[in-house]
Amino acid sequence: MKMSKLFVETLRDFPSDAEVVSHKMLVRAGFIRKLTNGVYTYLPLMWRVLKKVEKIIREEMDASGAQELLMPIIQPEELWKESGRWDVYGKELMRFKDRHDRMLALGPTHEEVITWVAREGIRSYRQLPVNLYQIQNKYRDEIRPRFGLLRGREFIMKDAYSFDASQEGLEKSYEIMAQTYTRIFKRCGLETRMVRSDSGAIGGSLSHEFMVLVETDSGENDVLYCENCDYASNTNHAKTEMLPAVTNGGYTKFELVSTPNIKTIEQLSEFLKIEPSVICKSIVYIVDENPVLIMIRGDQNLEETKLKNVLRANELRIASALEIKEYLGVEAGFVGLKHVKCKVIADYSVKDLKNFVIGANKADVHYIGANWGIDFDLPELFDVRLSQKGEACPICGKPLKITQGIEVGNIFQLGTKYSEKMNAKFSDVDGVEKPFIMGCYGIGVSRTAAAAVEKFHDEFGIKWPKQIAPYEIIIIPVNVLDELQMKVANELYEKFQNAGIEVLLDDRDERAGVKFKDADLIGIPVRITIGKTIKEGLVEFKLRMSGNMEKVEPEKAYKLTLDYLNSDSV
RNA sequence: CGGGAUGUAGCGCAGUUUGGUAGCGCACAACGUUCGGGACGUUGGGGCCGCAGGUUCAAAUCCUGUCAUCCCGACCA
Repeated sequence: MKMSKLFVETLRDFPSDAEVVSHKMLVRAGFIRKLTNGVYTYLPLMWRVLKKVEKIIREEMDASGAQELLMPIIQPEELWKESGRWDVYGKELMRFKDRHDRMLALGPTHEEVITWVAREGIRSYRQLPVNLYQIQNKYRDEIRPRFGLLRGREFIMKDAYSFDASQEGLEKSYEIMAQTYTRIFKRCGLETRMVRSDSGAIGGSLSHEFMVLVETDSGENDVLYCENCDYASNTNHAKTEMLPAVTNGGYTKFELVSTPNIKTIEQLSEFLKIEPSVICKSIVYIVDENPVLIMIRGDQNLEETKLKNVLRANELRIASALEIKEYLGVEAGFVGLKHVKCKVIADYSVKDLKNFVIGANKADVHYIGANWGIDFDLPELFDVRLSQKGEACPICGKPLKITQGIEVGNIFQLGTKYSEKMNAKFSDVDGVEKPFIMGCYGIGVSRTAAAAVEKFHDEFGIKWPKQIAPYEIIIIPVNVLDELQMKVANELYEKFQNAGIEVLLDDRDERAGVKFKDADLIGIPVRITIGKTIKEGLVEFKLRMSGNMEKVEPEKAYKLTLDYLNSDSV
């Protein structure tokens, strides 16, 4: 492709409405253009990248034995009623009416449709296992789309669904997908961590996320990971031991103390001259319209996703001071267990507290010297605590680190959640009809490409991994009016084209600086510059990723390029 | 949905306080000079100043409403 013909416009400035690196870079380098909030046009360069990611996915999915199909984006209400998600999925599901007032939705995911496909098409265990996948646009009406391609309302996703006759079969399918995913991301030039996570709205028992760990502030997930071993977990699912802390308040007597206007743990700890870890913290949440009191140790924080799961809640939010007053009849800041009227649960962190401090359910006073079983009954215990960095790795015991992660893929063991509700069954070997044991497996295609930009860039632009770069090499004749330069450039260009290499020739009559800036910004992995030194028979061979450069003969540059593109390095 | 901010040319911005013919840089077109890290000069094209009302002789500017975008939170995976 000749640069003079390429449909692209690079910008001198970053767009002002972009926040994260990948968004800024992709807009500035002319890869994407926003049509409306969370909805983007993939311009030719971007589309090439996406097609490459898709190609890798297809090759690996096909190799794993999965089969590609394409389901409709438009889905009828009835199917979602069958699964029960029409009411549960919420506003994120984009719904609309057709001219006959029939309700339809744009698919945010395809469990319902694929279950229908299986129900229609699979009769016998002899047809199992089967894994079906598709690559298409998905629609989710996010409350707050942001971060460019990392969180759009319309995005490209590969979703696969496995059907097995048994749990053992599902586990095997799941394992195959886990391995396939690791290979897919590796081929895209991305190292991923397989992270245990919460199953969220999709449901099911076991799930893992594939995370690209990034230093930039662009992941939406906090990931605890171990540098010593493979352990990694989304903080919403981490199970770690707390660091040692003082849990005995040392009080000898259970009594009320005056704590005027002391409302936070920090203030209370300072006022009483005690560690926050001997305070039993009370947090009130409104859970599906009802108040719930959660007790947790003062130095610990609540993890809402865990809370949502243990309460089997659809919706929860922290209660306002007004609501606390209304439901519990006490000022926020002094809530405790005394005569409390709503549902109460506690985090495991409070279990070992002795002679501790707790709110008295009365303004301006707290209890000190409280003990479980004597002064208060220990509420039912759950794990609703947010794990913190520095806590020990559950596998090897080393302190965990925390970083941001971009979730590029996830895999779920769904079990019979959908097949049972939607009556999707097969005849098993014993002649009995049984619901399919299902798994589902997603990859954010557009997000994967954006994650690569988050991971690989510098101040000058994108550094595409060569496997997914829009073009593999760019040839820059410094001066297009120089006959010798152009002759060598054209010869190399044709040679690469004949070898099936995706090559750009910057034949624009621009100054060298402009061409270099554009090449860096767009992020083409290999650059061959043909300038003055061509008189001595030398061109410049430069790698975008490493910045390595050498002056060599054109023939050598050609060979170096092929070697690099065929090598394992990114 | 709560809090904050911003809407002026494709992109980045000034002008709004104090109402008086809409500007700058980049990009685009033409010509000339220049030519290895975003050149320079001259000329030119491009705007319903987000939208709708209102005040006024006169509104980008003041008032009301509305829509959109961005940030923080809530939410979501």
